Amino acid sequence: MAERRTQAQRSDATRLALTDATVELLVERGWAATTAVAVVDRAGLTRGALLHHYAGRAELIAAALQQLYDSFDTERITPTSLHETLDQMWAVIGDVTFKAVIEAWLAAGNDCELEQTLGPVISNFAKLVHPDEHLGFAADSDHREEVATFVLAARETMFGLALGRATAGRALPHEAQVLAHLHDQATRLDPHTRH
Amino acid sequence: MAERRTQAQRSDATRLALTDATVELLVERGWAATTAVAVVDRAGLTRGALLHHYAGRAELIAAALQQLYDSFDTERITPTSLHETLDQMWAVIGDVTFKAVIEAWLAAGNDCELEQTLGPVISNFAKLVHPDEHLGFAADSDHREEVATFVLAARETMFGLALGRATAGRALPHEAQVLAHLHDQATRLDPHTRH
DNA sequence: AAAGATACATACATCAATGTATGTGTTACG
DNA sequence: CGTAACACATACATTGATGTATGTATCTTT
Repeated sequence: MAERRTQAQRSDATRLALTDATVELLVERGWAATTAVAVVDRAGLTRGALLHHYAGRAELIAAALQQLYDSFDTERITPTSLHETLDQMWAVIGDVTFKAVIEAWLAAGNDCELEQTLGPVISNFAKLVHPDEHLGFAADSDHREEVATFVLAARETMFGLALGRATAGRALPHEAQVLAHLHDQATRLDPHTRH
Repeated sequence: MAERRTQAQRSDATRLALTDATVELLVERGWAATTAVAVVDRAGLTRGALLHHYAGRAELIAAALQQLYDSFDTERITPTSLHETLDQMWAVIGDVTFKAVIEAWLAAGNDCELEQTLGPVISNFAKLVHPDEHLGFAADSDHREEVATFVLAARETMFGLALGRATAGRALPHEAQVLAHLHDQATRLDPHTRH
């Protein structure tokens, strides 16, 4: 019954199972609970498999975050309005899996060695939600500076919502209200487009 | 040389040394590194002292957060303008020690047992930064709803800034810019007072 | 198809964190 | 005073996470 698979296929499947389990655990149970045994248990593998593919926990999590980043990056399109900018940002920050990034981000900030390993991936996410990446459409706006500041603040607001969601374990009731508030401001700054 | 101290004095001094060290470690090295031995090492005590006063790590951290909350709570005055509301909130959320709250908040959200112990203290902080606590002056405003939504969003923005500060280990350069943006909006909503 | 490489599992040793005594020095009180 | 209660320290056992082999199955290559 055992299908004959190529080595590359086996490796890829294993690595995917490990990184998937890692992201799931980071989201569901946080950094501390995302241990090597917990990951391989969920993935239906053993620590031998993990250590064969990754040097350790840090490298595994880095790979998991990289995979998560890739999935976000492929969905990207350049926004053509301020409302689309907000939607693009929230598509990343508001995703349930973004909690994995928050957990790793905080952990890396607390541990210099971890920062060495996770730094590159974290930087990717930082760039992904950097305001400049979402302001191409406004390059010639007559109040570009004001728009840039708004987007900067809006990102922080979304981070706050994501943090609240991470701590509560679910989306909070005022989330929609705050997002609507951001879009109201967007309308004021960019009256040409509607949400 | 040994001063003669009363039992209550000895206990209070020990408890304070433990809770202080706990908050410091949470801020400087995060949740995972805030272990029992790390705390007593910094406090110049032993695990025996810790276990004598607190049932375990969770209870210690709960006590440390409670002490932190008290220090914030005593500084409170009721705001008389929207700008003061922002300042009051930022006095809490923007404080360096607020990272300890974020760490504990996230950890409690990931662990149900921890939530049992930390829940009450966390709730205190949640109320401390709850918009309603900061809106007394606007009870009769003609656009109270709009102001309430703004304060709600502003709190989330500050959470985002605090998260960024926690992950970076220092205040970020755009922090002042975002806070100024919030005050600009406050001026628009509450033109009677100036910042 | 046999030898080698690769993918993965198992077993053992280690270390760090915590819980559980038990011991010792201090303060309180009759 | 001298004894009981309290504050704190020390020693031991346990658990869980990780690192280090080493073993076995699967694929590749010639």
